[in-house]
Order: sequence, then C-alpha cells, then structure tokens
Amino acid sequence: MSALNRNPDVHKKIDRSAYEPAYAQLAGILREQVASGAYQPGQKLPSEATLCRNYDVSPMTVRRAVNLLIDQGVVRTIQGKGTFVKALNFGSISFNLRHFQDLFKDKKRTKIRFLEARIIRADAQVARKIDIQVGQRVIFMRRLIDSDGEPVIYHQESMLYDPKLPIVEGELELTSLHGLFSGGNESSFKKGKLELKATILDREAAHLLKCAEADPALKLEHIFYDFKDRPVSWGWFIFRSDLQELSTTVGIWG
Amino acid sequence: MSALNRNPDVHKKIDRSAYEPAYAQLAGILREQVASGAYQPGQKLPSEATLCRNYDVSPMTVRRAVNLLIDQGVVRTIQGKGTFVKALNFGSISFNLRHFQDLFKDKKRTKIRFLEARIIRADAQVARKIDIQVGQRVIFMRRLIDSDGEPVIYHQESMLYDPKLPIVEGELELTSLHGLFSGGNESSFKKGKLELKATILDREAAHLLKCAEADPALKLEHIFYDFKDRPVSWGWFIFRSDLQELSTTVGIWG
DNA sequence: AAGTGGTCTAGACCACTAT
DNA sequence: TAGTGGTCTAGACCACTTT
Repeated sequence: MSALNRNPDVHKKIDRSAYEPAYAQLAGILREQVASGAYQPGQKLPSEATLCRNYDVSPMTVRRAVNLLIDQGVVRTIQGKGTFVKALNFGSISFNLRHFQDLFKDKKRTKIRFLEARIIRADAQVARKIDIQVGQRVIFMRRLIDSDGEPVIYHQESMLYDPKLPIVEGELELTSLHGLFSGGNESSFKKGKLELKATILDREAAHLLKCAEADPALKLEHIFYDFKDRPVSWGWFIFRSDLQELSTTVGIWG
Repeated sequence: MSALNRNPDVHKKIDRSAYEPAYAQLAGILREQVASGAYQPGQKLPSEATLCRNYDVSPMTVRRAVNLLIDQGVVRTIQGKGTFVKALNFGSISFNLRHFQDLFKDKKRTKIRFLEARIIRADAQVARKIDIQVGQRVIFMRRLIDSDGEPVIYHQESMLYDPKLPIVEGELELTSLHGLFSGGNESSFKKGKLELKATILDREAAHLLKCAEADPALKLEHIFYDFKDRPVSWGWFIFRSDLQELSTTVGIWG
C-alpha cells in the first residue's frame, strides 16, 4: 500500500461483501490514485463509462463516487469534456465550529455561568441590529462558559423582549445557548448570520477570561432570526484562539 | 408566495420543462416548507415513498433531494425512522476562504509585491515545521498583497530549498501563491494544514499594512505538503479582519 | 410484519464538447 | 458523429425501527 501505483489501469476491485458501499469504495480508490500521483492535477480521469466497465458498477454508482470527490474538492467535472484532478486552492478551504460545539456537548465538563441578565432599553446600535425602536425593551445577557472550571468563552447578547411571554429566571439559562450548542432540537431560531473577527481583550473580558489585558482574541458576532424572519438576538462570543482551535485541512489526505 | 403555507399536503409540482433538475426543485420545495414553518424542527418529513407519489418522481430523485437537504444542514435522516427537520446548531457553521480567493482572482486589482526572498539557514522552529535539519537551507519569502494599491495581506513563508532545482528570481513570485489562489491548476502542493488565530500587529506588520501598531488582526498559519507527503512550506498570512471578512450564514435562508 | 431510509442496477435521454 | 458528464426511471434488495 505504501508503494506508489502509477499505473491507474491496474486497479483494485470493489468488495461487494464489504460494509462500505460501492460508491464510497470507488471514491476512495480514485482518491488514493490521485494522492499517489497516478493522476496529476489537471489530468483527466477515465470517463465514467470506462469506470463502469473497469469496476463493474452501474453509471449511477460511478456518478455518486465522482460527486463525492467533487464535494471533497478532489476533482472537478466539465460536461462534454471529462473529469479532471483539481489543484489545491484556497476557495475550498473552510473552517467549521465543530470544536466549539463539541465543547458544549460535554455537559459534565462545560458549565454556563450567568453573569448578568436584565431587561434594558435598546440603544441605537441594538435597535438597529435587531430592527426595533430605540428605547424598546430588550433582554441583555452576559454569560461565561467554563470548561473544566476554567473560563474559555465570554458571551454577551441582546434579545428581543416579548412582554407577552413572561420569562422565568431559570429559563433564561436554557434559552438559545444550550439549544444552539447541544445539537439537540431545542433551538427556536431559524437562521443566523455570523462574522468572525479579531479583537483585543478589554479589561473586563481579560479579567473574566483570566487573560492579560490587550491579549488578542477571536470575536464571533451573531444575529439570529426566528421563524418569522425577524432578527431576535444580536451578540458575540469572545474566546482565545489558542484555546478554541480553528484548524482545518485542504487537499488530499490519505 | 409570501403567504405561509402551513399545509404541506398542498404542494407545488415539479416543472419537468424547467432548466432546474427535478431533484433540485424538490429540495427547494421542501426547504421552503421547512422555512415557512410547515415542518418545525424535530418534526418528521413525509417518507421518501410518499414523496415519490406526491411529486411523481422516482426514489432516486427523492434520495438526491434529501441528500441535498442533508448537505445544507436542513434535515437529518435516521434509518428505519424517517427524515427530520434539524434545528439550528453550531456544528454546521463553517467559514470559508472564498473572499480570500476572490481577491486573488481579480488580477487587475490585486498585485503581489515582493518584500524579500533569500536563502537562509533553518532555525529550530522552521526545521521542526518542515521536518528538516537545523541549518539546512530554506527559501525565506515575505510578500505584501495589494488590492487597489492598498496593502491588505502580509505573507511570510519558509520553503524547502532543493539545490537540484535552481530557482530563477522571477519564478519565485509565481511559486505557490498564484497557484493557490488563482483557482487554476498550477499548484504543486498536494495538501495543507491551516490554522486561524487572532494576533496583534507588531510594528513591522502594522507599518506594512498601514495600520496602527497593536491593532488586532487575523493570522492564517499554513503548512503545505508536496505529492510525496513531505512538508515543504510553512508560513502565515496576516490581515485585518475588517478588510477580509469571514462571515457566513447558518440555518434556512430563502 | 410493515414501514423507513440506504444502496444499487441497467438501462434511457439530454446537453455539451470535440473532431 | 462520437464521446463526455448530468439527469432520471422503475424497480430491486438490504438494514434498521416500530408495531
């Protein structure tokens, strides 16, 4: 397996008894051939009809395999021309917040600490962000998220306050945050916009996160919308980038 | 179209004459129904067999539509149970570097300025990162990327130096950067690891990027590997987060 | 046993590209 | 005209869940 196989015509077979479905196996075989250099960037893969014959699968199965490779950024297809190996490029690089979410799934180690929750009057900025009148009441919340007893994320948020829905103090803690992170189905938000920025810890945030003032940190700003497409929550998370790693890979990995 | 349709049984039909394929149309219809609240988070969608009948398409077409919705984070499927509407959660949030890449595609507005390129001896850190001996020669490069004449990204990189491949001065400029960003097939890298961090501009970087010293910025650190899986390049990009926006959306839009 | 999603077949037709 | 990818059919069988 470690030796390079530069002859793509000598191909492995699909194991029909394997648990892994045929399309995934085929995708894996092709990805391996690309990774080994059997097909270089820019080169054309065998036609789908050829792959059907070589691996004894139906066109739909080949199609699914190729689509997988497209999703993985390994190849691209041009109708009427063929399937070509893609070179590495930045467009396909993406970072996701899986680690962020994983943190919250671990309910033993992760605790949400409430710093503040009160109803205040919206200032101009809040009013603009969640599309209400200045002076209208909003719920202002500040939370600290602890992992293993150490503070790792600071969060502050201004939420639309609906007087028709009286709020029990205990409910606040569950609102939004746990629903968003737990991966369960408790969220009442339909969609959101997020923006990632660099920032510098002010004195208060530094103190809360037990960092030095003026340390660099990441700021994840959010606006969430309800099912009527009304913006209902604006706020941001602040966390040290060395604690919440945002790493990813690109290209073809084993 | 603006009125909510809370009865999912009164459904739109697939337009077979449309350019948009049937599976995409079906996915769009279902997504719209979820967005309108006809199916709430946690609720079960009609079975695939039912969808086949309702929309008069084959099982494979329904399957593709459902798979699309899964990719978009709208639903999730549980074998033997059904297809369920997903609630918003952070796990599916991802940021990509499309804007980063777009910048480089625009070759009229974007210029790469070379600050420095010379062959130096690897120090301990570089040696560790690209897996060579301390003291071995590496190509050290510093670049500034201008957009519309204004500096927006600073880049520095240490590359493996292969004495067997003599380097023409002019080639350096094309190396890696243009291949990576242009989206063409010029890259000679097979894969890479990237990490996004917050940082603070030091005096030099601030000066080059025409910012104030100690301004916050994003640092995108990278290691790239060649087709033999050897690490060949280590370095980082530094850019102001307000110039290179890293924004994204989550949930169900339109 | 019945219902659900997951995979797969062996063709078909279409749109696009090259020659 | 021949070859390519893109879509789609009308079933089949399987694994899993619920009743």
